[in-house]
Amino acid sequence: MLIAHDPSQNHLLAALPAAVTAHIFPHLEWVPMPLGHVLYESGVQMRHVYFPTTAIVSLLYVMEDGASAEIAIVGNEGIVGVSLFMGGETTPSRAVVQSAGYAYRLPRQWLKDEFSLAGEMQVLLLRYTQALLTQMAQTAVCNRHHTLDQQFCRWLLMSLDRLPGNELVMTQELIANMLGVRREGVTEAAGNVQKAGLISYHRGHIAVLDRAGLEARACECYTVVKKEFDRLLPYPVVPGKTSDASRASASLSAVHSASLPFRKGKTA
Amino acid sequence: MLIAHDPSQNHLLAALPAAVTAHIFPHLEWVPMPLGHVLYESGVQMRHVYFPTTAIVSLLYVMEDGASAEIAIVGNEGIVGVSLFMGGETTPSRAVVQSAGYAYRLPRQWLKDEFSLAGEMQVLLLRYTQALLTQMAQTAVCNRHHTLDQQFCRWLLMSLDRLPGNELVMTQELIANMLGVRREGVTEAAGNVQKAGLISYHRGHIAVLDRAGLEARACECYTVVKKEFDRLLPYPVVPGKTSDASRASASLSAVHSASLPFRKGKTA
DNA sequence: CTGCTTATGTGCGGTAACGTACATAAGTAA
DNA sequence: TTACTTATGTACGTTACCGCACATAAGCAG
Repeated sequence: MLIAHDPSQNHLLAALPAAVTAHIFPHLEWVPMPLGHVLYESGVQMRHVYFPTTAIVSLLYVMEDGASAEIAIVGNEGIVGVSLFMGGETTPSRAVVQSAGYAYRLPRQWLKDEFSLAGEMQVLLLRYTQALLTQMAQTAVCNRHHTLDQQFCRWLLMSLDRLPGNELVMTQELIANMLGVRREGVTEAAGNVQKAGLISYHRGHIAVLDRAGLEARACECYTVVKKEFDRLLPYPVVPGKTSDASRASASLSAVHSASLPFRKGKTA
Repeated sequence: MLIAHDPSQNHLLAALPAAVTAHIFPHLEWVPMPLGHVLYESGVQMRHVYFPTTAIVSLLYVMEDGASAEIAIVGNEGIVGVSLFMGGETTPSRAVVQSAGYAYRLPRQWLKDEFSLAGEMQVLLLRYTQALLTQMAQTAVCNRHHTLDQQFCRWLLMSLDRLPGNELVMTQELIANMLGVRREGVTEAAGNVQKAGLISYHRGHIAVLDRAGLEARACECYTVVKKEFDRLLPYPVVPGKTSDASRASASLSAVHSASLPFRKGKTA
């Protein structure tokens, strides 16, 4: 039954050595993640951490006036609930299922115990957390400087990377909530991208037709985060998946060395 | 000589138990941090981590076209160089001294060794990193939704919290670089805030006249991050410092429980 | 004081996204 | 088919910020 579920569909779980999986896997529970399901609420402690396999989870912050913005995306490359092992127990954000699917969940205490052994699990989780830091930082930058069109493309690519196929079930309304913009803005962006022949859009179903085109249209933020994830969490390339930039994961070191201390090149 | 430098001016160092300080303090080096000094560059590994005492450091991302945006601020409450113990060794951002002062620095390996003992040091550093996560997340949200006026106030307050007095040496040009906006935009925001009588501004010197007024004018982001820092890293209140919200650090749990899953209250 | 550099103030046209108000179309249930 | 809900498209005035081009003013060096 190769089509069945398997913890190693999650990259973090897959990267664990046998010694650790022996402790952990027996306590994993395979759970469905329906669209819109809230895994944790701002300031509320979770009972489990989640390792998504086919689901995608959005971490988002909801403001006092109800406006929201996505902070990060977590899919099969990661874990939902880093605050449990980081020591804070809670965070001021919310985790919502953005794309329905499945995840493995592990009771809080099992995770914390395994983490405190300071072994492979700790190393992996910390490296993932650093990747998450990068993603959040880049989201901040992107929100500051890039157009909705660019952000829309970035968001599509990030979601696509966490899904099996090249299709994505998502209404414009939901995308708008994630990006923290008007629904009409997403309509326009999606229209532009469709006109350019990069996607085909029909009532909540987006099919990506030209992945390279999307990457060209997205801002640098996508690539920066992607490379950093690949660098921090090298994962055996999945055969059937167009994993593009995954191979060039080695040295990113020189990427941004040329630029000046501050904002405008002209300043100097 | 109470005016001399002392590692415990940094809150993280101050919070370490005697057993740890015995290992660490002998290897701390007190260093000046001149304005504009770059502590690390995107993708380049640091030789030391820095514990600021009187200096303030900005973590910022510089884009391909030279535009920049601040991702987080680190002052005497924290440490510069979390990627060293998180396992990635580098990050795609840059650390620049935003306000001149001093810091203690510790060679990379000493930090890593102490971290790997999985003791108090590890706990503290991880909690600080979670606070940093929150700050980055909130920066992303703020960049998305709030006006320049609000962000300017938030930024002032965050800097002020990391400085001894109520004055701050900083040109509008530099603030603009941090916030990732035009210098003229900062001029306008600063003008507004000054007209409102909250600050007094003269050629690179900002004196805060009405702190409460600034907080009222800033967006919620400031308070959210501040409370989360206080929650994660409780610090004995420094006597001579107006530490406002510091006391109410206990339960933030209920802050954002009322709101709806997504962006607009009206949606439901 | 003079001249120079640096910091700040101001004005103006351009634009991306906003808020609002509808119009249409694609599914869904009767 | 019809009625209804949900998703998407379109239009229009408004706003915040941008890019640019200057005008002042404050401090510093001679």
